[in-house]
Amino acid sequence: MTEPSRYRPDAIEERWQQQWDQLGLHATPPVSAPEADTFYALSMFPYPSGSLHMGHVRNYVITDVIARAARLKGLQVLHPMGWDAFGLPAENAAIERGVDPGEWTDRNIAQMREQLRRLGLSIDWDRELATCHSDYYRWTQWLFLQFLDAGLAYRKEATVNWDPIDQTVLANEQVDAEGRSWRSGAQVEKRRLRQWFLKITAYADALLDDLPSLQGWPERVRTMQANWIGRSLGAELTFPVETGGDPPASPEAPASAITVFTTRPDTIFGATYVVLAPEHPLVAELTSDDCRLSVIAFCDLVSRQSEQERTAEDRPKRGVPIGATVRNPANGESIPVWIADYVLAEYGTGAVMGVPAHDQRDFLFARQYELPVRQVVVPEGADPHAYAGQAWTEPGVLIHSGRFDGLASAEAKARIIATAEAEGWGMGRVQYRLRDWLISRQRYWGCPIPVIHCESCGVVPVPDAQLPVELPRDVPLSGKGGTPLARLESWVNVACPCCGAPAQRETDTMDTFMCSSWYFLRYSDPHNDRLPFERAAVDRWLPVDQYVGGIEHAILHLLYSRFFTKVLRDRGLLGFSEPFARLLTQGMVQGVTYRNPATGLYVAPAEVADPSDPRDPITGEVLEVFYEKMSKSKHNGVDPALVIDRYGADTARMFILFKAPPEKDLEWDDADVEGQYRFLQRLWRLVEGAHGRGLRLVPGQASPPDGIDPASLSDGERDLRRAVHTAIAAISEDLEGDLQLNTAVSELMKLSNALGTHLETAGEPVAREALGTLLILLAPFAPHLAEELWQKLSAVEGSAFVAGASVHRQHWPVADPAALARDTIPLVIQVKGKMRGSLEVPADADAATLERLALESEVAQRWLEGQPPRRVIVVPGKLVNLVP
RNA sequence: GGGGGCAUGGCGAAACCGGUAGACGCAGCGGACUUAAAAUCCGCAGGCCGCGAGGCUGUGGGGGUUCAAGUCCCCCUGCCCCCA
Repeated sequence: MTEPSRYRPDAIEERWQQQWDQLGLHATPPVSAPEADTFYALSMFPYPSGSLHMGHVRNYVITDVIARAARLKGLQVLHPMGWDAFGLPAENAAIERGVDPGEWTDRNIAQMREQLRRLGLSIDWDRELATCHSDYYRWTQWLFLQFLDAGLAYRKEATVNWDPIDQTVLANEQVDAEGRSWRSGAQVEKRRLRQWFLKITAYADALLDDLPSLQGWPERVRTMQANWIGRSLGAELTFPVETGGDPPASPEAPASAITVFTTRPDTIFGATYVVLAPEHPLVAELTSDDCRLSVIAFCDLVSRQSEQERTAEDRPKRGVPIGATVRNPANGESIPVWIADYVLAEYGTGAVMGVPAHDQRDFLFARQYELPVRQVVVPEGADPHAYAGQAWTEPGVLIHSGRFDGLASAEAKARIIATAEAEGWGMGRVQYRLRDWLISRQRYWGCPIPVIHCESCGVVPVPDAQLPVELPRDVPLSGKGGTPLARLESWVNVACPCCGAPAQRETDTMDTFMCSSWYFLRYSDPHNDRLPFERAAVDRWLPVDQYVGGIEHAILHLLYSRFFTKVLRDRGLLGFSEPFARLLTQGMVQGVTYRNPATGLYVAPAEVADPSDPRDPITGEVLEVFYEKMSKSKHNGVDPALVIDRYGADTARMFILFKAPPEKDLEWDDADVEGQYRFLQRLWRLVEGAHGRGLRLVPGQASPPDGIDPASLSDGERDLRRAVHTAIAAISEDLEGDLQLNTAVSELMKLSNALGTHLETAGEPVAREALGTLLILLAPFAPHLAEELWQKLSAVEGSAFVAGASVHRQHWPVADPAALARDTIPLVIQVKGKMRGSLEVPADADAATLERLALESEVAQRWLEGQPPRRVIVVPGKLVNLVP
């Protein structure tokens, strides 16, 4: 007798990883099948920081289960991985430690690739890409030139967000509500700079209108995008200038009319002043001599404020009059022109009409400067004379509005716009909150923008043949003083591709979100050196069938990628409108966190002696305990490598999948990991036992019940088969529907429990079906253990391991309804809706029989006390409810 | 302020279309094995009352619809997210 072997993940996981690699088990199949039979499973690619964290693990394990299950179901699967490899950390490492950003990044990639491999992910590493390698960014540049050619990339001077820490500009999406940088957290400043933009606003309608078609996306992500795009219908209204300027605006200078944008044209009769943004070009022209000094001082003050400070509703509004008046085109009234901090040059027309009675900010402004407040909209049915003491910003009924009196706001809007259009003082206009996407970055470690500035030819695209514009190496980096590339004269100075005259390269690099806006397309054809991708390849694999990643990209990356897809569709480069058919936004991985409430300091779990009574190791004070996203500063991180060392990748995978549904936050708990490890050990022993009794699987015959005669099965065997087919049905549904991977794992546990009870007494055909099915169902979740146990039971002595013998090349089983059937079922007996007992009844009994059986039951006798029930509700197969 | 989401045992969670609330697991308790412990195996387990059979109660709080509500409707409270 030999000792029974123990489950030792360290002894099996690496071995299988190597075998799978050698057999090319995860290679993307050459596309020969009909499109319906392909499946593209994609995780959001990581930034190669050098260390894998649990959030990554969760992301990639979820995608891997989906990819592996798809293969078992016979689909041709693309499951790639790559690196979002440009960005500031590499450049900062270079500045701080003098290392080359490229080398630093490549080293990190190598490290993280190794960490990823240990998870047993079924990734086709042949398609790996890194956005910082020139064979990739060459095509990022090529695509930029497509945008340029389409008129969708342009350069303009604009007030932009400047991050003083990272020393670069940022796009609007990359600045949060507090006016802080998404990356550095610094308060951004406003600067006027000449920058490159992509005209995403040209696709605002398309991006909005296609949202409802994304039925496989979480509702809230679609809502967030819709809000971000922020389409509103309003009007541009023209207020002719009457007086102002020096010399005063006169018939000889008819340029002077102020066009405002408003979403409330129905309130135009309540406009008692007009406000320009301090940056508005007409300010200089219209300011009178008396006002000039105060206007200049005010503009200077405003230029130092953030957008947040300027527009927050709860901050005081400030402004000054500029000494001009305009005529309200609706009622001919003469009203003053002001400039104020709360009006932004970039939004609308940079000018608004002040309607204090119906806009909160106008109201605050008017009260501060004693400007008149005139009510022109009242709530329906309200007393028009009741003055609320604040702005009424809801729709209502018009008053004091001439011939529009009595109209409801919605109707009045349309009529006033029509009148303005007829009389030539305005027009309806759709306005978006979405701004054009600022893509210039004044940093080194990014994709160079492939244009050349020539004095005579202007902006000249770098010709295709000269791509890529390689990022020069050995550039001195300081993090200060603007674009590092600008100081590299040998690189900057080139001949103009058009006229040959001396010219200069563009020295800004691209926002890294440019690189990540099309990587999912490149995976379809990653080695193409003629094009970013062949249309046939991209149309075959995309849209991505299942995309998995964090909610933090709900707007940024997902919006940009949708934009790219639509532009490339319009350029004929691909044939679909949306890149991601289904999206799963996974929850955070949280670690147990200890904090001393007195000091506010975080304490590492390792320093807490007794977790049931957590105390500060130094002061002895009682600590707060809670779960929060893992991070270094909170000392609550768990290193995936250590978990794999101790328990193996399969345990880590199973734990992460089981502990919470994929979209929900997951609380890391060592005791639960331990429990998961025990489950895998039980499976090991289960198979050991069966193996010891001589049970063997015949590959390809595990699921169809060869040799099983349903009529001659014992009760135990029938119970076991029912458990097997219940698990098949439940897990298949969990994988196809809402991806409830946590309940899929619990179904595996139930099946394993049933095997524990019945396997030893079951006959060989049933035992073989049960065990074989369990291992195939397990394969996507715990791929190494499933393979090891499968081979133990099916491998032929002395023959080499071939792909077809792998558990991962078997067929996903199909539930047999006959195996699920049962002779009797428990019938619940309710009295007045409350459960009072149950009764074993024939499964095929009809409603009348069920009613009779229920009424005859002891429970009914006791509760009805001889009275016939007033009403009987029968739910066949479930219950009978007796209502006395 | 506007929009959206969530709230279920000691804990993580489950519950199809309104039909036995708490599957599965963690922690806990009892037992077997052991000199002992670990591991393993078997069992118990929402709360309250009862020796027991059993009863009452229970899905954040209040109300409603229904034979029947965790699930549908209205109001309230708390937490989270997005936009201001």
